[in-house]
Amino acid sequence: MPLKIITLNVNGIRSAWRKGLADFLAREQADLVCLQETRVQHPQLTEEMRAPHLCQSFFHHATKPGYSGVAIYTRRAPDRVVEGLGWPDFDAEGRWLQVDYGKLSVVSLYLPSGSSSEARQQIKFGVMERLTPHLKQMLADGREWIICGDINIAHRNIDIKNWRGNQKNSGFLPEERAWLDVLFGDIGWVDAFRVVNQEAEQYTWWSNRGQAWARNVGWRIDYQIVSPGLRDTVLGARIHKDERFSDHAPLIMEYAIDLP
Amino acid sequence: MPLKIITLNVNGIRSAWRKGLADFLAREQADLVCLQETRVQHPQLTEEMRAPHLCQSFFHHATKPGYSGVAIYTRRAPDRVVEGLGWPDFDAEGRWLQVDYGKLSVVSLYLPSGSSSEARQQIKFGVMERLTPHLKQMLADGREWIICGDINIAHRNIDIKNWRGNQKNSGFLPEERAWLDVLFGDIGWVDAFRVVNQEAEQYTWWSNRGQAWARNVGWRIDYQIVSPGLRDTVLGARIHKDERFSDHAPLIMEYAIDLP
DNA sequence: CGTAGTATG
DNA sequence: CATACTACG
Repeated sequence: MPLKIITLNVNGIRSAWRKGLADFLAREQADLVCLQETRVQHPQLTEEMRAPHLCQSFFHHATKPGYSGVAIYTRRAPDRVVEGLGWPDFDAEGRWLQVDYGKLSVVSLYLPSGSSSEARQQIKFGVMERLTPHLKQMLADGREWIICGDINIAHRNIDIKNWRGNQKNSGFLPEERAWLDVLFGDIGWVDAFRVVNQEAEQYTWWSNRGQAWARNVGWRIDYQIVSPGLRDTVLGARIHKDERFSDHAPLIMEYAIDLP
Repeated sequence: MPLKIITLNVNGIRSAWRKGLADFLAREQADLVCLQETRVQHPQLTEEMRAPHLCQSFFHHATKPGYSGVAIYTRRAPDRVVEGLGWPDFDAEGRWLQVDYGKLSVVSLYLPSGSSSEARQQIKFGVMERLTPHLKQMLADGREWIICGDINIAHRNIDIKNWRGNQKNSGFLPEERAWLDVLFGDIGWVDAFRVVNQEAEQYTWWSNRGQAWARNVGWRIDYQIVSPGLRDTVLGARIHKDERFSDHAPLIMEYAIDLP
């Protein structure tokens, strides 16, 4: 049985729920579902959001109501759950949630967006900078990792519709792309989607403005990033565009991994 | 040709426009249309809102964006337009707009609601108190008046569905009803609607909560209040419930009056 | 409940 | 442009 993992930025779990996310999850029967931008706090969750078709859910919300937040649905109870990275500013925005199964860890990560202001772009750069040594260390710890999430960076020209026109826009800045170059290069993390799919126009996000979705003017900014030891376990990847639950599309991947 | 005047609390003119108010106004061809709670400021008005089927429009908006505000559409250009009563606090909320035609004045008035807090109820009482001598003076000035507006008070038991249960609620408080008793009694103003209609269940407002509209659980809180000299000019009154432009219904009245 | 403003993406 | 919070009614 392959291990099936879905990642999706829901842009408000309550909104996504209204658009049929529950049915989609029930249909897909994934082992793990990593959500970003849940924009909800515990008391606002319905019973079904707390425990849909899956056995268990974990939510890590931001201090600010209606802002950011990540979650993980699991069919198998994990050995351990980690909320945040121990960085007060980052953790107050609810951007990291980790579940451990034996020596495998699965993370739901929501990297800050830099598009709303220069100040937020600097915060994004700051998180990237702090993540680099952390991501190096993670690979040295002898664990296997699957980091799911909205990274808010398209890596290469192939990962965005208008690469030329977006080189000065947050999410496709040279510094941001270089950071992914290092992550997927020297440091050794693996962009799992690209292990099995090298096609163009494999987008996971479309702006709400204009006709971006209709015209498929998109960006691939949602990833499943795995430790090198898992490279050969990647069985398949699929972006679910039949329904729209948010401005992002679910990225569904399967791995030849048995949970311990 | 009778003089046709419509008054309506639009609860956001932009919202009412989306619901077809423009078509309704074009169909009715009223001489004057008095709107309350326009919740808009000048730059946000579309060209059509500034000059629909009628020749001219006048808007008096609140200082606070998206809050309160009154307007008048006219087919005939008035001799004079008066914004506010010269009371800084009241005028900053955009609640009084007056157009003069010879010795006739038509007013669009939006009395404060007291339902949101005790503080707002006190402000409502304060406006009522200051209006009393002013309304007396107006009748002594030798002009004729038609005051159109959302008074936010149901006068008698006949003017509200659940009079028993609402005696402690803002809009049907004994002090508020007594104020209208005095206005329509000793002072001598005329509730023009009641000149031609004595029926029950003639409501102009229904709460958005629950099934108030469906169950006709309403209040008559929108009035055309005329000076005694116009009592005998009232030809007819009609509440337009075929369409819904807001939580209020348009009150359409006709008078045997020729504009000078 | 519903309209609007504001912050954020 | 879309989600959510808040103010106000």
